[in-house]
Formats: sequence, structure tokens, C-alpha cells
Amino acid sequence: MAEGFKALSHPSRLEIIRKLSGQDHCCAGDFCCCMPIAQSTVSQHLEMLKSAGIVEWKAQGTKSIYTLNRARLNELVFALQQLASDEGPAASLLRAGGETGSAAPEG
Amino acid sequence: MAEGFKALSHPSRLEIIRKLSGQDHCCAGDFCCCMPIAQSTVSQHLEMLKSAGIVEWKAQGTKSIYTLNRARLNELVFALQQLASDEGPAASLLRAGGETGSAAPEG
DNA sequence: TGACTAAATCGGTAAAAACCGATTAAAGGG
DNA sequence: CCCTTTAATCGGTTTTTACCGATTTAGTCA
Repeated sequence: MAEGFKALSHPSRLEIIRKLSGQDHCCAGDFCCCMPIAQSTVSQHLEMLKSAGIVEWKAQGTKSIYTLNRARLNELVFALQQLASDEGPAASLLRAGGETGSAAPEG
Repeated sequence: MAEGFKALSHPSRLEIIRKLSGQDHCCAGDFCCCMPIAQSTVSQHLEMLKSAGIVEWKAQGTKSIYTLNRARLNELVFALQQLASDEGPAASLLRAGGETGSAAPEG
């Protein structure tokens, strides 16, 4: 869990995720050209995102295709919601079977 | 935003948050006694959580009272939900006015 | 095959984070 | 006032992260 959040804890990596979020998939070069860091650095950020399960990788010819793993992000969302809840993890799990929960209650 | 996730990116800090999540408030010493790290280290983790806005601090006699800032956590939940969504930030904002969304779809 | 392109990896430096023990500061009780 | 308790801060070491340029690997195409 900490590993997941660590992957989100750098502006450049958030930028990568943001770009992927609106775009279905990108190749590695798509990131380099719009970020103020070297190609090798981008590659390392992508590697970290990959090993944290945030992005998925596929080779396509001489290019590398990266896609966002939205399910993984949702896992982190869920974990964070539980922490934000004042009812503890168990309550959230129980409630998930009955009614739908919201991250931001109206109170 | 990256700063918020960085605060969540260490097991000890997650442990602190987890403890606070189920407990309304804790004093600094409550963390030291159940974690395998020195008092000074706990203090530094708390300082980081505080400056990231994740916890709030109040002096009470010779003790320091820490409370979880659940609103701040919910901000991060919301930001993460937007990233996980394939519709981009704008769509999420629009939808929030109409129907309720779920972080974990049934698929 | 050789030139070209895309991207990972290597070798290294600089900065940041994690951690500790010791010290300091400040409140409370005898 | 002195002693204790609580927790922040200081000084320092070790580990990790971020970053770069250079190199390597691998696919593509003439």
C-alpha cells in the first residue's frame, strides 16, 4: 500500500498518470516531449509506476506502450476511503454489501 | 497533491494514520509505544504528516494531541478517483452534480 | 548489412529521506 | 524550587531517490 502511494508521490509521475488518464495509452516518447526531464529519467519513473502496478506495459515494434491500471488506482482509492472513514475498515466492508458509500458525506 | 501522497508513502506513517483513523485522537507517545522506531523518528513522521495537512496538532499540557484531518484525506481520495476515471477530471465534476459515482465498479 | 529510431540500462553525482541517540524546552507535581 | 514527563529539535550517519549523459539493445527499413 505504501508502495502504491510512493509511486504517486512525485510530480513527474503524477503528470504521467494524468496524461495516461485521459488517453487510453501512450508510448514512452509521448511523455518525454512534454516534460522538463531527460528521457532516461522518464524511463525510470515509468519503471517505478510499472513495478507498483500503476501502469502496464506492452512492446509494439520499437515502441513501448503504457496503459493506466485503473483497477489498481481504485484499490488505492478504496484503501484511502477506509482511512478517511471514522468507522474503521470493518465498517466500510460491511456497508459495501448493503448500501453504496460515498467518500464525501454531506455533513 | 504529490506532497499529500508522499506523506502516505511510508509504512510507519500509514500505521500512524491507521491508528488515528479508529481513535478520534492520540498523543504522540501513543505511537512510539507500538512502533519499532525511536521517539525522535516518530516525531519527525508526525511533523511530515502535519505539514502535509494530513493530521492536525494541538498542545495539551505537556502532551501533543494529534487528530486525523479526514477532509484532507477525502481531497486525496477525490483527486485519485478522477485519475482512475477514464472520463477525465471535467466529467467527474459534472457527474457529481447529477448522479452518484462509485469508486469500485462491479466488473 | 548499415543507418536510424525508440527506449531501457549503466555509471555516476547530488539531494532528500530515514533513522538514531543526545539534548533541549516546557509543563506539572512534590 | 527541583525532579519527572513529554515531545520537539539537533547533529550525524546511512540509505534511497532523482537526475543526467552515455551506452546498449532491439526493431525497422532502405
